[in-house]
Amino acid sequence: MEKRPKPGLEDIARNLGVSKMTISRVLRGASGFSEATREKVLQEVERTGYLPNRLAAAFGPSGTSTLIGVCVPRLTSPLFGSVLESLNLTLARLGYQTMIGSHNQLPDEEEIWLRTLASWKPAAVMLASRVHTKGTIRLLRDMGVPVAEIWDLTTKPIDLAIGFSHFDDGLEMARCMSAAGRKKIGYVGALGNRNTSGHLRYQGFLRGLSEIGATLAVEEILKDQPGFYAGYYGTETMLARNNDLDAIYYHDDEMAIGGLAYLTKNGVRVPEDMGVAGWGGMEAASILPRRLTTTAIPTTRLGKIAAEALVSRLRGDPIEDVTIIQTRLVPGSTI
Amino acid sequence: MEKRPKPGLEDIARNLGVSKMTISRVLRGASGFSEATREKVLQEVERTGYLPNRLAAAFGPSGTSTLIGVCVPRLTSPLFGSVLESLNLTLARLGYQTMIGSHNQLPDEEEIWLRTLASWKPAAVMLASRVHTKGTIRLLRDMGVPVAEIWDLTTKPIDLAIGFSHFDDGLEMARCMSAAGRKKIGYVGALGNRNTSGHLRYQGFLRGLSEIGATLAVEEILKDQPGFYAGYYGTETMLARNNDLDAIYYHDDEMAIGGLAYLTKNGVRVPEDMGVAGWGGMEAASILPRRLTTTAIPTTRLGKIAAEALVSRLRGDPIEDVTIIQTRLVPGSTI
DNA sequence: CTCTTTGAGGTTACCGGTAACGTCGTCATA
DNA sequence: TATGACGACGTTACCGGTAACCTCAAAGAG
Repeated sequence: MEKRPKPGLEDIARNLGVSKMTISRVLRGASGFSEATREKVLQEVERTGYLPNRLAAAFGPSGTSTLIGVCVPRLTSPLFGSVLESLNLTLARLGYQTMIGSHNQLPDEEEIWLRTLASWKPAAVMLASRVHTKGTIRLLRDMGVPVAEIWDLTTKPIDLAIGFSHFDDGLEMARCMSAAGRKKIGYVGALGNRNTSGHLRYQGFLRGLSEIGATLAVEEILKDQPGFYAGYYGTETMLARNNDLDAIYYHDDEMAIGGLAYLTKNGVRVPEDMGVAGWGGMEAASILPRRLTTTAIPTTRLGKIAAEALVSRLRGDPIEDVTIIQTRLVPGSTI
Repeated sequence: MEKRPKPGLEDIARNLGVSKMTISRVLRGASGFSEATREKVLQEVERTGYLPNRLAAAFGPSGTSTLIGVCVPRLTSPLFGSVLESLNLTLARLGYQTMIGSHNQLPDEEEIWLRTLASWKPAAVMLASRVHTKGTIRLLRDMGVPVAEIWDLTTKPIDLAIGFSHFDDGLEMARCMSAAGRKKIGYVGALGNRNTSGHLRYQGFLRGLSEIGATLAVEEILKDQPGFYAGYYGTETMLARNNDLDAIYYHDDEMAIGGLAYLTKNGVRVPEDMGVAGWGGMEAASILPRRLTTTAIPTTRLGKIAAEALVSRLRGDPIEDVTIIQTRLVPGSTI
């Protein structure tokens, strides 16, 4: 009545009278065993309730880890949350596990996170950020594992990139506003800790305006974190400086909704007196009194495709270095 | 010119002419070395840019892992996102890393996640869920590591519990509504995948009403996932059945905001014609035309305290099994 | 002055998988 | 019949730390 709480490969091998290498081969789906052996092994594995030890596997020869590090700006954003859920799900199905961190738009924090991650010898790394420190780049090189940059496509990829162009999103929204006859347009943004993709959208927006010979009437870029509050007060401040606008483009939907709250409170009619547009396609945008004009991001698809691309690279399958995910301008009725 | 890309304990030991065990002792802050040796080791570690191999450490003798598994219902919720960020930060400072998963309120998914986690031999597990499968309980026992249940206190803890009582939150809101003179109260909720803490708040709310001799006029519990949409349509459906209400309690702030959107659109004045209350203290609640009455959750504090409690248990320090985190009813102006 | 304690280290074995390589029998082919 | 290729395993070494145990000198106790 030997009670081994955790049977290992060795135990199964002994029960079956074979070597543990054979068990390992069967379980990994490698070659070098007969069908009869496979059956026996799988039965015994089932019977004993064997739990593989990923730690030992990852610790052994390099290239056998199934750990993937993922770092995003924030965990409090439903957008990134959705990407992460999708990543977790897809990677789990492909036999990989994730270690998740956040860097709050600070490249230094990303490097610190990466350093810790590196000590776990992951099989690959996934980053959602536009700017990396020199230390991060060096570390990634030293680690010698595939790297996927997601979310933003504008930087030239270190290895793989899966995402979309924030610049283009901004540009498209500028065209949309112009097409709707908006002339005096303001922008309300927030810097947070810099390096945000939102700033790229702003650049694209400016380009879009200049393309059609228009210019931005006024901008209000807060130093705070973006959010409902920031949208509310940013709008207030901007209109105090220039109340001759007919549309406002916001850093994102949360800020747009905050702005809408301010406008509504002050009797400014949307879209009659003022057009409003956000970015992100958050659910709340569609239950407002008027559906918000915004850009929807297919976060679930992005996560799935990024996961599959990274695993393809890990397996050595041929794969494009850059994958573009289409975003979609949702017209709404606030422009 | 030997180029070892990754110096190990061995390399540092050789450079210094000591054994790698001494290096290990110094780095772990164990005892058994002189101050002079410590200095030398730390300098050499700095000079070589040594990166510890957590994998090897965790793989070795049990009890040396610094990996902590965390499973929450969703990653798309800012509430849980905030808890996770706080956990990550606090645990990182204490020398631990997290492996994060989500179960979408499905106990079976939690068990599947835990099984995968177990194969990484974590030092501890943190769960945010009210219901666990028998398999989960058995697995936790077999793993023999500390377990912290966070978010909800109502179930009797497996090991540690850090959270608050959803029941009490609901109860308090009932009292608040009664005190404000509300008599005909409805409830709009959403089941999602069952097992939600929201249902506990509902139970507490009912209890609160009965305490003062009142009863709920009508309820509308959708089978969908909670969210803005659900709040909007739930309100519509409920009012179609009973439009003689003077207040509505919602599953959470998102649903309350959805409900507010419906009410506003249909000319129902809040709070004059209808009182509204949510739960969660989301930022958006405070920039609405009228500040939403809700219950605020100190998510950052919860994460920090949960992390510290779990690490205390890991270190064998004395620690209370149950830690209550105070939530706070935010009066707002919608009741 | 001897005996014991203590501090500061060194040695060894081991964690549980996996790559690399070796072995042995079988079967097709020259 | 000799040969060689191949399938199906077994053997060995190793990944990089850490606990447990051992050693040895110096300090303190009696």
